[in-house]
Amino acid sequence: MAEPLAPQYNPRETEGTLYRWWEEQGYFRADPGSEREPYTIVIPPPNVTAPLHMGHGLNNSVQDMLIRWRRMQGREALWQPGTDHAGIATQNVVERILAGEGKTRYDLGREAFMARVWEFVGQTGGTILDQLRAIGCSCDWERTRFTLDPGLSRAVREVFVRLYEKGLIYRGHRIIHWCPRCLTALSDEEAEPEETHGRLYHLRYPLAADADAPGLPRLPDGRPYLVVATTRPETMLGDTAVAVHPEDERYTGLHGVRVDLPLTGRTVPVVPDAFVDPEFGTGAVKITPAHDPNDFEMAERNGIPALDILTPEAIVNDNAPEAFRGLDRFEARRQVVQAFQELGLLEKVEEHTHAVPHCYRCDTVVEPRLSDQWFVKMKPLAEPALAAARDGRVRFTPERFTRTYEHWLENIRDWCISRQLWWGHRIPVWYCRSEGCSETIVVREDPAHCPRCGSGHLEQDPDVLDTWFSSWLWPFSTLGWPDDTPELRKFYPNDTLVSGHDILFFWIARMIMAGLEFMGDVPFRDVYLTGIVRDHLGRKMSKSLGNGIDPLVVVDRFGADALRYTVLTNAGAGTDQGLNYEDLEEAFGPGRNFANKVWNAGRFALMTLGDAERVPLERVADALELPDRWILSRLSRAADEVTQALERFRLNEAGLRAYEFFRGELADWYLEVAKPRLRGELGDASRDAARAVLAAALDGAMRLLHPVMPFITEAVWQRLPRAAGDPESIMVAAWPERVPGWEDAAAEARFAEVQALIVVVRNIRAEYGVQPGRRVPLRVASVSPELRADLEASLRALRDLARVEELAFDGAAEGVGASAVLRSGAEVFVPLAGAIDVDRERTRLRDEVTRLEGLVAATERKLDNESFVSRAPAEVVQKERDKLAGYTEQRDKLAGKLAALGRAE
RNA sequence: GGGCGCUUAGCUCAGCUGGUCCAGAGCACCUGUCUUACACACAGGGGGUCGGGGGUUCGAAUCCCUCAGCGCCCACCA
Repeated sequence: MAEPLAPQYNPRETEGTLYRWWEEQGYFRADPGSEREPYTIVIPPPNVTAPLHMGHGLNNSVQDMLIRWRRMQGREALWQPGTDHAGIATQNVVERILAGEGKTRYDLGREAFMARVWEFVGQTGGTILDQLRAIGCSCDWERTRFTLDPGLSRAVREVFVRLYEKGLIYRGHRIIHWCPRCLTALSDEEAEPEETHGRLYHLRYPLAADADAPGLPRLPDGRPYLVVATTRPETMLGDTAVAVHPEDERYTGLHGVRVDLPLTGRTVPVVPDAFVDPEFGTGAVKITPAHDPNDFEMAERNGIPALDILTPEAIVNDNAPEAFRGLDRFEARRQVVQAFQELGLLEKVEEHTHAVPHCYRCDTVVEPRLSDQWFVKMKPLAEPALAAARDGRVRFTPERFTRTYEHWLENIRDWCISRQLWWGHRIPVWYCRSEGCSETIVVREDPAHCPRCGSGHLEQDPDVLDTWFSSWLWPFSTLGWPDDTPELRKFYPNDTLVSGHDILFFWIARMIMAGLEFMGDVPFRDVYLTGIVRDHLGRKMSKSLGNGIDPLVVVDRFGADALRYTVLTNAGAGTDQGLNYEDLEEAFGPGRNFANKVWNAGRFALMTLGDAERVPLERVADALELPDRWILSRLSRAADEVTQALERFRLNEAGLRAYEFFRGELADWYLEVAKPRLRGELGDASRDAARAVLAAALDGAMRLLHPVMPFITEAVWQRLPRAAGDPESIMVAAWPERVPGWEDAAAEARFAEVQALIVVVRNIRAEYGVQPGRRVPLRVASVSPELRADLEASLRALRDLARVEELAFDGAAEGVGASAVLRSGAEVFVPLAGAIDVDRERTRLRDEVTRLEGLVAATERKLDNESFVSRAPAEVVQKERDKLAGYTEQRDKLAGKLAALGRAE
């Protein structure tokens, strides 16, 4: 068994085979028939065409940390994997490939295009899942789902029909966000506002010839005019009215009056509408119902027609004057402004920054467009979702996102779900095209005949559904809904959802609504929101900036454990983290180094424990020494604290606490102190006790670290000697728990004094520049009998770790040397005669005395403060008195030493 | 225009419910050391008026107000 191990850990040799072995053993599989309490996470399904990026690296590391922890706790842990067809995104990718071949999707036609996308998805669709394996994700891969799977498609259809039957899905004619490049409608959430520096154009609209208004300014030809302001002057070609506030005294006489719409030869009426803000601009607003949502509403209210002047590609169409037809919207803007200028109708142009919506997939400026689309009525769905957050059935971490969530739900607007795309779930709606029948058919099974007129002349709605319309069902559609499956019964509701906060509205809020509506319960109890992974300059990582980090490169160079350690210990919930893409060593070196440290601790254990069967702690109970009791006590506390941190979703704390136990306590202290005993230099009984404790402590440390660094911990754990009947893998070993019987506050305090003494001696040695190899004598005074016994028992450790030569308890601080006082009051003196520079020491002592005098003065001042003494709790005041006494004593002692140093010469 | 968050060592960040984890960690830096698990290491060290100002309190990095800078979310002001 004990093959020789290299002094350096090579993750590449370990990770792949270990992962395959885990999978073969079926450790990731979740059994719905199990009696164990379930724990479920569904993966935020990555886009099929997306390559793994650092955001996935963080997000999925978090999920794996949680799922592994719960699995070790004995829960029936299901991590449900899968991918999303990602409608627009995927279609765009394939269209781009086609463009490279000089073709468009229309050249292929719908069917051939779809075949092409499926082919593409078939090639790339599973890649990201393989990449997740590389970072160690323990998903139940046999349950992998895709949003376009037949089962999930059935769920989509069922939901559509149910909502339609309930009156919550309807077809509406209104302004939606339209991407002129993707040629589809978008939901409000998919139009991302971006601060843009633009201009506010003030245009003059002369009154029609037969109208007059004394209060208005006039053109040189004498005609009075109104001024309207707009950021999109080209839309004036589609104006059908000008609106003013009904009570705006400047315009009360103008209600119903017509104005000439320049460039068009049309006249449009002035209408009163309370929406208009009289304070803004001139108080007169141009109304373009077909190209602005507010204008549309005002037009509806006032019975004003809409005139659409743009094609789907946002090119000026034939409804506009001939001069502008065929122009792109931005070119049209330029020319309209120029025309106004030439006519003397351009009042002024102001710089203006405002939020312009952009397509979240291709960044094209979105155009508001009037069209027929399918919508989901959201208010009825939002109410229960709001209640679920308010009464704590769903909890957000960090908590502050609860408010963001609530705010969105309180102001929710209907969801535009139809997309003019080909890639996605076809809308399950048919229209009867037979003469005189206009039936709309919404059914679960494809209809052959119109139920009203019996005609077979049916036409399915050409559009597909928003990709999020399948994602919002993910927590139950993946478990077999709408069928009643064992999986659903066992694993719904899920427990934890881990996601970036950027899709709180797109996905998380909608899942909660869908879960409550269709399952009658929330989809998950906890929502853990990660931060965003940025670069060291605080910029979001993106392909276009070239500042991304490829997680696979990191895995290759540093190992998956290093990647996970870095992202998991680096950021708390909701906290962004910055990683330097130019210096991967800086970012991931520490993680790799730590993995190597773990590896070497394992090597050490292997060398000292050998092939011997594990000695159970019970058998050495009577032979335990102070360091043994100390490390076991610390292990119990670490287990408790790590568990608590995990339960509170303080994942970085959990990881760091496990790290601290392993490195700061086990490796730095226990291992070093136990070495002579492990070598058998202090007898067999002592050796056996140390062996048993080392095995137990290392075992515990590996388990506590496993959720963060599954590979290296498993590799080491498997090599530890084990008792008959122990499991093969740390994966199925129990999560460490508190062992109250191990906890021993007295032992902790006592060992802490030994540690303190060692540190003090090391300090003195370093400070005085004592030769590393040179041993020094040590005198200790004012010790309790217990401490004296502990120190005597720790002689070996003092020798090895602090290079102490002999230990005396006389405490006589004579001659050249350095002294210190431990917390317990023990006085330490290290004679340094002959080993140091006396002048330097004298200077140092003088500085120290000065420093202490300062402290004494400060403390005295504090104690002179009447209000402090009378108002602060007695123990606090007492503590200050003790401190003062300590400082004074110490100062006097050092002053004495300074004098002694003088005499010694 | 609302709402939220951040500002702690040169860098990246921890510091939960105000008083022994209160000034911390990692990296970087400095000084030693190849001490037979690990130089991807060990030991030691320097460095911060906890963004500025004010307040509450016996006591604040920690609570309140305010100012400044940065960032995010939401919003129909053309």
